Amino acid sequence: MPDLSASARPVITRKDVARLAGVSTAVVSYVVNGGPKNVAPATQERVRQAIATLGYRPNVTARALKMGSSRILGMVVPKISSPFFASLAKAVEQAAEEEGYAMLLGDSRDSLTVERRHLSNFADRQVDGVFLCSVLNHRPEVSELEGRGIRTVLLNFSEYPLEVDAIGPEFVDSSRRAVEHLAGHGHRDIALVQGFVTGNTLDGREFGWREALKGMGASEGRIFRCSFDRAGGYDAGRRFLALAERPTAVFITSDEQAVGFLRALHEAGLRVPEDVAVMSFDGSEESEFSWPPLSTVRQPIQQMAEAGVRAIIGTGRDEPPRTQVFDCELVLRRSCGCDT
Amino acid sequence: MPDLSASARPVITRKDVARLAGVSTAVVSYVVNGGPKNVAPATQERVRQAIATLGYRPNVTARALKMGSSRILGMVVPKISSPFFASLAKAVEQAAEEEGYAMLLGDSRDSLTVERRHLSNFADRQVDGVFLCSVLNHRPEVSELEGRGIRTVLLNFSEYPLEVDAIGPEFVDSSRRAVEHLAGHGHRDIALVQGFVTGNTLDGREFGWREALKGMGASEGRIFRCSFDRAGGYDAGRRFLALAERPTAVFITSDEQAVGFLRALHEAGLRVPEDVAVMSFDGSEESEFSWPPLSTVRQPIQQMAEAGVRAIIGTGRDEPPRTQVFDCELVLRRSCGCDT
DNA sequence: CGTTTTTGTTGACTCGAGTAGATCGCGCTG
DNA sequence: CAGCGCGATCTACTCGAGTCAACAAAAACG
Repeated sequence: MPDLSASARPVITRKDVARLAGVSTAVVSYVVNGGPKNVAPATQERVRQAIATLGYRPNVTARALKMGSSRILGMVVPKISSPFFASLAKAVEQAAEEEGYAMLLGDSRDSLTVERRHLSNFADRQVDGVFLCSVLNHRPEVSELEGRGIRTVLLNFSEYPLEVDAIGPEFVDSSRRAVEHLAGHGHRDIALVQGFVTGNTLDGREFGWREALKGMGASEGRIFRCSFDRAGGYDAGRRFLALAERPTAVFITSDEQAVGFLRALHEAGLRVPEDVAVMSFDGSEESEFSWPPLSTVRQPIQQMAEAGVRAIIGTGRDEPPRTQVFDCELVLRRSCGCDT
Repeated sequence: MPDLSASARPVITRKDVARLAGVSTAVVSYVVNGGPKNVAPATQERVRQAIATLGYRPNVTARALKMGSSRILGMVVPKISSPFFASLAKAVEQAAEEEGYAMLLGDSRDSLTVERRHLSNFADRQVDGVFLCSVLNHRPEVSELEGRGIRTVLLNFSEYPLEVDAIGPEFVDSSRRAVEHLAGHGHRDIALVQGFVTGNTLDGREFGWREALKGMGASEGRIFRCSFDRAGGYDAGRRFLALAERPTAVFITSDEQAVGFLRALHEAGLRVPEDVAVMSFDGSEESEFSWPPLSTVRQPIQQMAEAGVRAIIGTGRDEPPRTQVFDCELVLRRSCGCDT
């Protein structure tokens, strides 16, 4: 009648290993970590044996307490179900794992309150660094984190705040090139579908679009503001369709919005790119398989993620923060008029 | 010449609070945790004051070491950039956060090796539970985790392994209903686009499709096997198009694959649902904004996530594992022939 | 052969918090 | 007024691992 065999879980500690190998606990540590003191080869072997037979695994929590480092990175995104942030999270996770770090993910659901909760939560959990993708260009949270000794990297920022580490795509010039490409297909009236940007900052994509229009001597273009998701793009599409005189091309600030926009066009029976040419931003997998395939500005997600991880774990506490900007690539598919 | 003001970070501990409030460290703990012993109201107030003025935050790592619980949940998905898993991760994260847990995310990139690495990594980090979305129905890993005292929940399994906690949609009957719905639109020849399932198990969706065909006295249907992503669906579509005599309707095992399949149909100039009717599985946001909008079987993601969190944190160690199956809902849009 | 240096090992303290067990002081009862 | 009970508080040990000062034994040097 006794025992529940399965639940008997011995929990092997350093002490057990030391006892079995006939050495002190210090030596076990030295062997496991390869330092800071030498251990005679023969002893090392005995300890290794003991570790193997007992199946000892060092307690990461204890190490974290002693060392003051959890080897965990936190990442906060506004919406993980957005394909762009999902890809970014994946890339960050992979880069972090390669360095032996795990990644805590927090979805802030576009809410500043939730974002703050996650950040403070992460700080309490002593993460070694935080990746923050925020709609906001808020300094207060970040400096609070840094004050608590947590290196923070802003990803995908739309402004250039120089007092904190920041990594993002080169918005302005890439967007200008994208719009100029549309112009190259003969379009003169090119609208912008722009996601809401919090704060009174000017989004780089909008700026690039303006620059391109100015460069081609075109008149002021129309702007459709909407939320940064498929529903927003759809909504913008409906407003676009309601126009008496419609622009012949559209530059859209994300693939997700573009997909929604396309749906609206399809519903109305318009053809892309014949009736309306479309170019979007991000370069997610989604853009490749929509109909028609979207021409888009592809962000170098992997490079940005790797640079982010490097900025967090490979940077001394006293190095000044850096802003790193990455060039994007124009991916030309059907929706702009290429490849038909 | 001294100091670098910003990097002076005092690190307040329980001891500092105790000193300032003029009490012992034990009392501080009692106040912070509301127990296990009483503290006189006046003293409580003093301690609270001290906590506030010093800005004390309990060290979660230390607590985790002492309590043997990190209040962290792990989640392993094959691919976070799949909209379905992204939504699932979001729902789990939210449910976990409401209970005061954080979520470590691991992307296994469809690789069993990476999956194992994540699981063992999570185990070392003493997570309190793991959500595992695996293409495989592998027991060994799971029982190893359980052996280390980590409650594990299989999400989105396609078989019924009763020796471990499992949560998933009701695949068979939902799929049968979906296919029957297509039949209701007059289709007799209904193909299946099926993602690769590892192991020699029969996918519930395939089983439901077979059942429906049998029920309507139809002949054997065609099956297109492909990977579980947009590219796979596209590839299946190409093979579908190459057929001399094409089925008039298709049931596809995920929205992602359906999007790729649609692209292939569009490329060939086929109309949906007039030439080919399509019904898919999952119910992600993506399905709503594709063209045409996809009729799909919506999984109750939020309920499943909540049930999963409950299974992990609200379950005693010795309770037997349960398999929980959740009903899905048919979402009828344009692609099947409804709503035109 | 005696002394210095090197090498290997250990005991003991530390990180920050939870909590059992001992202690203190106060009020009530007989 | 002694004795008891009880609530409030403190002391001290614990979780598991990192690492330094101290020490012993062996190697190198004169």
